[in-house]
Amino acid sequence: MSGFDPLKLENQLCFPLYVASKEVIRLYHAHLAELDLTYTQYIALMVLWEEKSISVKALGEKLFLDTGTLTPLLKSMENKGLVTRRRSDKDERSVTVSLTDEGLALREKALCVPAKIGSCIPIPREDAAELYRLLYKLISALK
Amino acid sequence: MSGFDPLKLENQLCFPLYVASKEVIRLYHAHLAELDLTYTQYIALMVLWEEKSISVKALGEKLFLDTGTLTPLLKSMENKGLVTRRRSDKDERSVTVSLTDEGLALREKALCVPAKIGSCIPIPREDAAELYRLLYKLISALK
DNA sequence: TGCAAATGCATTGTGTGCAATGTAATTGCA
DNA sequence: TGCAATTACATTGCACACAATGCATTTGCA
Repeated sequence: MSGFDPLKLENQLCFPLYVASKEVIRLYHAHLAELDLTYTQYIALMVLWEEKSISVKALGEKLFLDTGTLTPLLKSMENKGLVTRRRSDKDERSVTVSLTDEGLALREKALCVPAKIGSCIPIPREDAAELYRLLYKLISALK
Repeated sequence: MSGFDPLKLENQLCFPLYVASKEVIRLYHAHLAELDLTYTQYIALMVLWEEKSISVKALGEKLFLDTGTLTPLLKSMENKGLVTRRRSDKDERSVTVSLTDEGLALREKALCVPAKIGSCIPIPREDAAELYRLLYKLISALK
């Protein structure tokens, strides 16, 4: 009858969340390295493949990343020729990030990545769907 | 009828996992800062509060962290007086990490942390339980 | 209209997180 | 038993991630 121990690792929701996130992202490294991309660059590109052009602020809101992370990330992507960064004419405070042709072309090479990762995560489709639903529910509850 | 786009951010399981993990851990920072702890130090302590003494290797396996992360982490915890590090007599390659009295005492101050975090994560108990179950299922599938 | 507050980004500092590599100790097998 | 392979840590290098701070621009309101 010792009761519930709030400080047991196994009783924390944060821990499996932390481990699952790290381990899943680690799966990406090998595949993304072939494209000379890091995981963070990859998710930034996923946004740009949809939007073509977006402000740093809007990108940060979509990715849940702040400028301390994004500014150096986008500069290195600019150095690799994947994006351009330009101060907005309308608002000099704002920086617009745009995809280059090279950045757009990388999309074709990246198309096979999700399937490769999926084959490394052998859980039933229903579980993945339910996990997805609950994670987004959690994220909205945090905002 | 454009079909399923595998490179949409919304179609990736990794992304909500990544965001949920980051955002939940960020909730811990403010509360842990009061105890002069980082999140990684906190989960290392959770193991030590249960085990009192453990090898670096075993700790790494429990936390899913490698020595590149653990060695500097444990050294800084040693500098703060929370743990001791000692080469094992039986196997000179192995380092044993042990909780000090000060490290043990910190447990009392940490007892209220999980409740504080819980109140910041307003999702139903059943959702949390299901999320927990699916995350561990995912983690075992990755090993 | 002028100025305080807000906004958008950049910078700095601290702390991970891990691959790759190095080193000393231990193990296992020919 | 001797030595190659393995093991357990430590170190290095690179890339985040974010709080705190700074700075220039813009906004809003008295």
